[in-house]
Amino acid sequence: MKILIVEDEIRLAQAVAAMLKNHAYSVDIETNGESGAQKAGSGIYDLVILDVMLPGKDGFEILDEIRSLAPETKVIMLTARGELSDKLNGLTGGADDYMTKPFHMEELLARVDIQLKKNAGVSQNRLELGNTRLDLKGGLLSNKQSGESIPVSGKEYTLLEYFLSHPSQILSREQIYSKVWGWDNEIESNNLEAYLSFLRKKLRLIESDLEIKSVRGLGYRMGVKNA
Amino acid sequence: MKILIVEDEIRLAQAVAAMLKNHAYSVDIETNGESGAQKAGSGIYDLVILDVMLPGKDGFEILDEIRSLAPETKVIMLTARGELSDKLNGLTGGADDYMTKPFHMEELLARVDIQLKKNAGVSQNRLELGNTRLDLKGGLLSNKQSGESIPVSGKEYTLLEYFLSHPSQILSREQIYSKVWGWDNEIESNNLEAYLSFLRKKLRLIESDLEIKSVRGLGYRMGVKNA
DNA sequence: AGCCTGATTTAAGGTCTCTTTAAGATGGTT
DNA sequence: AACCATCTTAAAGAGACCTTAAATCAGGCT
Repeated sequence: MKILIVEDEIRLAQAVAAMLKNHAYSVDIETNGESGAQKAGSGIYDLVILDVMLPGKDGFEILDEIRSLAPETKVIMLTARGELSDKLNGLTGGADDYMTKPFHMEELLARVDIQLKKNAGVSQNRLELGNTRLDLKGGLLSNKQSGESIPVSGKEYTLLEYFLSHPSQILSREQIYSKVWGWDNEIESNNLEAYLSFLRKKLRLIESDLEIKSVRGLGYRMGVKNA
Repeated sequence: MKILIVEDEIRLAQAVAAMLKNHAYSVDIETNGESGAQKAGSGIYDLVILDVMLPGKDGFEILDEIRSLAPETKVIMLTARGELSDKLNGLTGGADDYMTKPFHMEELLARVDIQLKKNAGVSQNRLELGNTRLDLKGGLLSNKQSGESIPVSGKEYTLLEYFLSHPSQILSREQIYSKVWGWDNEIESNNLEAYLSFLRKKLRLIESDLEIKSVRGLGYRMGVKNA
């Protein structure tokens, strides 16, 4: 995961960079608005930590550029304490988060992790929904209440992972084929259906409260029963 | 937009609620973990503001339940200052944001706006009218107050989508046929009427306050009852 | 290599849901 | 009352989808 820090206080920037590098992020630093804007808008960063007060261009201008050029890039803004109330409106218009200086490193790390979904619902090594858990390491599907579990094969696993990370959403056959099998399915084959059948059987076996519903003509949706 | 506050300090909860109501949010309060968990997991709230220290169930347990049962719901956690460093791991494991107490109201508001605006921006994926919502990604029709929902089929969905994007307007049979069935209906058939009947039944089932009224000779109009 | 085991794909028939049709009920209008 | 538009419900038809078993494939082991 690549992070860009745009901050003119060099020592602060370096301290932050060091801390993030310790947590396996790849970090670049820019110390002025012009060059910062250019890099920030390039789209190669997953997240930009952006100071508001900068020589050259201020943080809000850069934020606008990021939003128009690379809308997927997450942005955390940094403001000095006094600026807070004035800037709230601006901040809510586009930034994903912000912090007031001074701050604790741990808190910044936590917020970075949140934005990059490092530990989010897709928490370390497992996906959960309803009473059901998929262990990413062991390839085990289990009922976290009763403890029952059952192994899943490679394809089953990939399929489950895709469903569990898009809960309650309809996923089309095309999406599923391209994600799980890696090809656009023009060939006729019912092997998606066969796998869904295997999965449903396994979910039944561990008494999961999840179900995979077909939505005729559109695709499939996984969700908690009766919900 | 509906927000739930789960917080045992009643005065704080009420102050936050008042502030949010001033900004056009609809707000409920729960003061203990048990009842809070139940409401939070129902899926009818867009966002839950969740204290960590609670009588009954603690905030982390509730967070887990929300992530299992209603993964779309955003969560902002509240922690007392001292708890912070110990709990960061847990906090980042699923929450969308967090704040340490005490905090400024403006800052909480800003964070709420960020969560919900992002939600609205990223997803044009629902249509709402009255107390009723059509979830475009999930293909579900639901009552956003009670949380009841019911799946709709392809044609029903297309029809609903057309009505909901033209609220309170009279739509002629010809318009509807050409939009939903894709042909100019010269053939006689009552299948539009049949579908309207299906839809009315489903609206009744979820206790929607919408109705589809026929305007003799002209077409149909969907709107909120008694309005 | 050849065998074995489990994973994946193919194949076939059965099941279920959506959609349409049809017929009778309801209700407004002249 | 008679007519016409609209509503509801039931049931048939078509096609999508499900399940199961058997065939094929791939990797590990002797």
